[in-house]
Amino acid sequence: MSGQDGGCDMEGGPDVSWTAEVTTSGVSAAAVPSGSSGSSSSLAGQAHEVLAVVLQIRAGRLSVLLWERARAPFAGFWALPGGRLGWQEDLDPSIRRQLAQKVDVRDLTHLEQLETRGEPERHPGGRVLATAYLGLVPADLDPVIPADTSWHPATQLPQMAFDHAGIVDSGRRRLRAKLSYTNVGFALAPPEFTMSELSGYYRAALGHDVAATNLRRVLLRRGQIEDTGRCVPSGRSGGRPAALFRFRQRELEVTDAFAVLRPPHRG
Amino acid sequence: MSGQDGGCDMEGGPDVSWTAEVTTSGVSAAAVPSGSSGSSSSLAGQAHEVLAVVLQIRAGRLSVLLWERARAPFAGFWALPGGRLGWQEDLDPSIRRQLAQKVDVRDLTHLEQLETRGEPERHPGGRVLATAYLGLVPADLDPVIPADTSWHPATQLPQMAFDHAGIVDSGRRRLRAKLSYTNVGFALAPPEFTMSELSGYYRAALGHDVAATNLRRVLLRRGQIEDTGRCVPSGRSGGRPAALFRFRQRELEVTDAFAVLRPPHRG
DNA sequence: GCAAAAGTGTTTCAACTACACCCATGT
DNA sequence: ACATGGGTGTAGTTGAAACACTTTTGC
Repeated sequence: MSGQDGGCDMEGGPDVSWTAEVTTSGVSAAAVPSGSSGSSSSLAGQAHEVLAVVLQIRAGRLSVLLWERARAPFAGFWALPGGRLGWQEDLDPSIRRQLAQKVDVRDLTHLEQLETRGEPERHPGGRVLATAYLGLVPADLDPVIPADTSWHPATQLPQMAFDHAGIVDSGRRRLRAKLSYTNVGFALAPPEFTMSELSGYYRAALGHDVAATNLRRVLLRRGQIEDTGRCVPSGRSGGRPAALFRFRQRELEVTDAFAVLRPPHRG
Repeated sequence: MSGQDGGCDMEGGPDVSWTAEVTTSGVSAAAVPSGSSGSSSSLAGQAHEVLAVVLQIRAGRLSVLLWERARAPFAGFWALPGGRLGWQEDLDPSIRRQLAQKVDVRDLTHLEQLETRGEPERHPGGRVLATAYLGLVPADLDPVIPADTSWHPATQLPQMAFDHAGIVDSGRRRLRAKLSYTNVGFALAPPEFTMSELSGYYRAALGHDVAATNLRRVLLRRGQIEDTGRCVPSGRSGGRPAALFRFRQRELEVTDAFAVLRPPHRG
């Protein structure tokens, strides 16, 4: 979205007006949970889970971490890592805790909230709200993951449980948008990298070619990356040794509110 | 966001690893609510409310709809409209229903999800999760609102209840970003408008000057607006009559994934 | 005619893409 | 030497901001 950015959850919406019926059930008390218990339905809360779309560039492809469900519903289908929100737990800590089961949390270089889904029918077993997060793992790591868990190319997902396919898509779009106007690249790349490596990560995440030459200049101009002064020895087939770069910041920054990185004209 | 876009919920995050302790409580069953009830805490769900940041340009200022709380907690403070999520209710319909108490839902030209907050302490009365929405009302309407409710300039909020001030800020930032790379303008403007009126709405929402001359060309080039062919009679002080424009689409579209509308260099 | 407001033409500028060319290394 | 891959210089393109100038109205 963003640019970019961000998601685009537009809703056409019904034309019906509930104005008449609703005003009966205590207007001002609506936002007070422990106060007047006006409506009968608000006694019990709703089950709430947190999920994560964990993305990493693996072998030049944007990949998602999924686990295979052993039991019904959706036995044999693949699902996003996550689980129930604890009773007095905040959302961010919760998804970090849940992810600890699948991947070492220290491997996550970035984590941000994506969206919350509340369709009553999204979970066959009963009403469960889900807040989804986007998590990123740098390309040089290979986290230890459980046996029921594996990485899948984000562009060709296996049979997905619940509404998780749509959530993965939200994550991909969010990442793509933010690569254009923020420095999220730092979360995909290792601490140091050559420009051709970096352009590979961008290509995988954006889905189109990214010229290393221009990427270098764009990111340098924006102050996102800097030259370490060191080089990487050239390969067995020769070639000039590549300079090593690093991101200047390892936290999310908006570097170009009105952004760039458009697909090439020809090619 | 492109654009802007979008929100930027970055988290630095703790270095602690919970890996050891968590694996005890049944790994694969985490996302199955009605299946094996492994953990003791997941029996009761959490209270969940929906809130809306309803924005409108009123008298040249970006304004937000708030209601004044009558009772504790935060008696006399101002809060966002909203209320408890119904037992079998989806999030979007719920916020529409809740808003029906404050403003006719038919007046809303745009509604999108903003973010979900889950800090355990965000509500003094007990644990309440909140999913916030951004709603827009076109500048020509003056919806009928209840006595305890009124519009406030979004830049100078009154004493706000709970974490609602932060949520209003998220809404403002989201709107600003999306004005740059989508056609959300349609949701702020009346069905037909002159370019100087429209630039006034953009100025109010963006917080900086927007030249009607250039806005016209940008939005025409992008195909967002079109000339109706009709004019508005000039005022008593004369002047050339202004042409009437309309947005071509009245649903959200991304018109420029890598967007524009930067603040003026000088001025 | 003159002031006021809207609209047009033109210049300038920033930021990027494309591409030709130069540089450093291995064999 | 020369193939290979990285880096630099530079031209071309796009989209928008700035601003002078023209058009159309009321008085």
